[in-house]
Amino acid sequence: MTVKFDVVKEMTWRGLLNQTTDENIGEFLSTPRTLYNGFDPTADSLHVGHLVAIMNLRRFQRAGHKPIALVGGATGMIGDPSGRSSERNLLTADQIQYNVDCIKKQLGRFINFDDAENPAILVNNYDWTKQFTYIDFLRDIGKMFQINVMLAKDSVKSRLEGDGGLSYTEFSYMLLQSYDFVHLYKEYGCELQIGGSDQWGNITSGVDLARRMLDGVQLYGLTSKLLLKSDGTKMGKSTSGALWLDAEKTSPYQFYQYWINVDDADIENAFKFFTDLNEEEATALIAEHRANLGKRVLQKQVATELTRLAHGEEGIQAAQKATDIFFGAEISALSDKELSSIFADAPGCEFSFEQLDHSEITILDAFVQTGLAKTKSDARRTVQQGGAYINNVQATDPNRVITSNDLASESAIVLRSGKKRYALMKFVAK
RNA sequence: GGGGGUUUUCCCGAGUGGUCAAAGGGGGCAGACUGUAAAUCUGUUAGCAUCGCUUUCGGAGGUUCGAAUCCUUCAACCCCCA
Repeated sequence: MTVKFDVVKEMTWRGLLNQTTDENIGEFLSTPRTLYNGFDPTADSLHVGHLVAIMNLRRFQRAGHKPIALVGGATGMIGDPSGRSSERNLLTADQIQYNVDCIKKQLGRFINFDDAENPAILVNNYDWTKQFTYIDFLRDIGKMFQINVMLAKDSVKSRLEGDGGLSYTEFSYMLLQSYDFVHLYKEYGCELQIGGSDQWGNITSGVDLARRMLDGVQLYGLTSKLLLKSDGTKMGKSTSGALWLDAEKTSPYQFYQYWINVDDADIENAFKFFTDLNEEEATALIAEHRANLGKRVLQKQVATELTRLAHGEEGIQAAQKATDIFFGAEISALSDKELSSIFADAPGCEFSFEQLDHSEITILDAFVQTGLAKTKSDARRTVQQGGAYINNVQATDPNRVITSNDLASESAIVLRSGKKRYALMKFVAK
């Protein structure tokens, strides 16, 4: 059995490789192996911050390795101190179970759990952790850990030096994660754990535990770079917060737009981190992109590939249709459903059909009531300066009256001020 | 306790009796340009029933045909002398 491509080489040219426990890990990975990456269910959806790890698992699977996605039903109840400056708030068991279920569904879009030849595996560490009693755990696992070694880990050290402190609970997190690795080795022959660079301490800790508990068994660890922007902040935060993979929290359109708008300085990394193209194709595309930054070749590529992965063919089409409309395509003959999804963020205001039928709404009133203009004078100025649009069709007459002919869908009209301030007029029977 | 100063439209800041809805800058909005970027340029920026009317210049009152501008008084802040 051989692998389809060299994952280490692949990750290297993509700039993803951070640290490995063994410099010959490439050799180790020249035959199919089983590996895992953990996800803690701190929310009911994964977000872009998880994407590096997800895409890495995906990459390993494509190469022919067997990925295990571990959802931390147990560790999530404790809270990983790695990469955090303050103690986590504990979630309730119910909340975590719900989160675990949601995350499972999302992972399935990126990693194939149903592949006939090499399906990925999904496990929940709560399943094997719950049976431990406290005494058992201390005797069997705790005994293997030296406090001085644990204290030397960066994740612990930085917390001890900071103001936030570290509870015994979070301090113990490392033991649980280490045991996960041992368990997965015994259960599935999993020999490699991958993760973000902040997971290095937890991963090596697992490697050490396996050596002690399992009579010298050699496991491997590999961490990837975190995706940072040129200003040092994490990628994947929009002004309205995290960029979620759940379409309910972040619409496919918003998701797509986020990638379209990534700075030139950051897009090449994102492109290498998040796309499946091979090195040759990628290099060609990067060259094409650099030759004409204005075309935003890479932004489009990343946006399209990722949106398709996260939201499917339907999602990408909805996102692109919404994009056309947001950037000026005339709006007509849409459904209420489509409109409300495209303009989910736009302010709305209700009017009655009666007002519409009686031609009682002027464009000025409409702009004021939907909040696009502060006052009628403000609205008048906007109209006179050519910045007012009804369904993306410019309206220049301040005395324009809104009629039922303007309906863009069953019961809505889209108003726009300037380039992209939108508002929805929704009509209801009163 | 005595003397002097400041308070202007979203912000800063001009304005000392009519030509002031009030210069200029910032910010906002819109237009052009553009890569859904940045920069730049243009217009606009109290309200309304918009070629006109109404409300604005710390509060209240007064002088005047007419006040942001003068007087009285109150308030807030600042400075100097004790």
